[in-house]
Amino acid sequence: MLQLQTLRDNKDTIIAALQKRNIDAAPIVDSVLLLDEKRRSTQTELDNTLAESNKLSKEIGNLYKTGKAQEANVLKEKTGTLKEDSKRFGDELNAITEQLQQLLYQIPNVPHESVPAGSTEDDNEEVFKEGDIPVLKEGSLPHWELAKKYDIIDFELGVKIAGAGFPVYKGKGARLQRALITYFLDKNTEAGYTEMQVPHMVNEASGYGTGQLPDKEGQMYHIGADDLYLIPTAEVPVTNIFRDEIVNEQDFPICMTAYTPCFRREAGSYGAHVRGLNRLHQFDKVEIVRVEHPEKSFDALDGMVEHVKNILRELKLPYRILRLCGGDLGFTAALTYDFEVFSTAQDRWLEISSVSNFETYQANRLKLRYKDENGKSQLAHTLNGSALALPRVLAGILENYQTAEGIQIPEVLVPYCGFDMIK
RNA sequence: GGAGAAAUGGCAGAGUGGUCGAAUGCGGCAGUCUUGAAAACUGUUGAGGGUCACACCUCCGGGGGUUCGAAUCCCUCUUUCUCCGCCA
Repeated sequence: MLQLQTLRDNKDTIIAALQKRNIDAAPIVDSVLLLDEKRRSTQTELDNTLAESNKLSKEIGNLYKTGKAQEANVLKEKTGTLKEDSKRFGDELNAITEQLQQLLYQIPNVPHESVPAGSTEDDNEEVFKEGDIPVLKEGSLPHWELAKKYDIIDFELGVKIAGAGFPVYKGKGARLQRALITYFLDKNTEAGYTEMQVPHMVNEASGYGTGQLPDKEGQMYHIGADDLYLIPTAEVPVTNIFRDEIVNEQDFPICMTAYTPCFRREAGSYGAHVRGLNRLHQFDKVEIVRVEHPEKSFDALDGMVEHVKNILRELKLPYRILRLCGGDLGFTAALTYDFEVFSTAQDRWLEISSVSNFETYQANRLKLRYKDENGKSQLAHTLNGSALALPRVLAGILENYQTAEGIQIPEVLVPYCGFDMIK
């Protein structure tokens, strides 16, 4: 959520920047500013009314104490209209505040200056590319075929138990999953991220805190009986650790990592590109989350990008990094780098990580602040990234590491797997 | 699931109708002392709105109510603790 003060001070710049997202924010920003003014004037009226009745109440109290009940009763009568007024102003204020809040929820984050203009993923800017794309021999298979051939992932079994998009990993497939999770967590903790285990369901307040609500309401599984949401990413519970918190400036950087399953309804996204592991309702992901000083957050973002690069180098997977264009940028992000691995047998790039800086957008919703050197509360910056999302990494490994003899296990994973080949 | 108790500032903990944004202790910060540190002493120390700055307003788990006036009384929800039951 954008800060009102910033919106007041930089209205035109913000509207101009939001054009990169291909939206004309002018009308909504105008309504916000108008409502804000109304809010403040109503607040003042309410405050004045309350101040007066506070004063009267004190007088009445003093009169009673000095035994002047008669005079007190006279004053009491005057409080009637004040009460009505304050009730009226109060209700009005609540309504305006609610309205204002709803409008603010609808304005996405302001893209960083480096975000390229554009409307679709085709306009994303490739900023880095590394690793050799293996040339596969005749008869090489996409991962869903490999999964079947070596009996390591059973998609049909998942359909039977839950539905499409809930694969069952078997034997060495399951072990490889676990190996990847442990390997990622080890890499992250080595880099200074503290490992966390967090709830896989969150309440409504958490959903609002990180911005999944109300924007992506339909993308999360909702448990009606208890009003909880299955997490679409560990970002939600991990970042919400710091909801309503004021941290010390010297606590920065706050670095956390967590493995969780992720649940996404993926409503409406069916088609040729969702085969196999490409798009699932439940998948595993190891996430890194940072809370940062505003001046350091973009350095931190670069650091996170380097960190993910290192992991992909170790796995020896060909990948590229994209800077998302305005049209593809997530609602809450100011700047996002997507990592994609090349899936050789499918001959396409698969997104495996998304690293973002949210600046104060989430922090404002979360009320995540820090004390600056003058002792004043300031909003912190939040960032997160996948390090990494499992299924597509797995798809990349299966396809790129396939040989006539079987699937080779990347060297760094062998100690975690206990085998070096899936035959 | 049943019965009871409780929810106050970073923490502990007082406060049962007005002078309470809230005693006291610990912690934090600043200072005195000290070569430095510790101890001791002194001062300071919640959040938000509002204002050029003051004033002023709101917040004692959430919501509603009683009252001229509520941390304090009533209703309700949530959470925590204790006991019983069930159970990984």
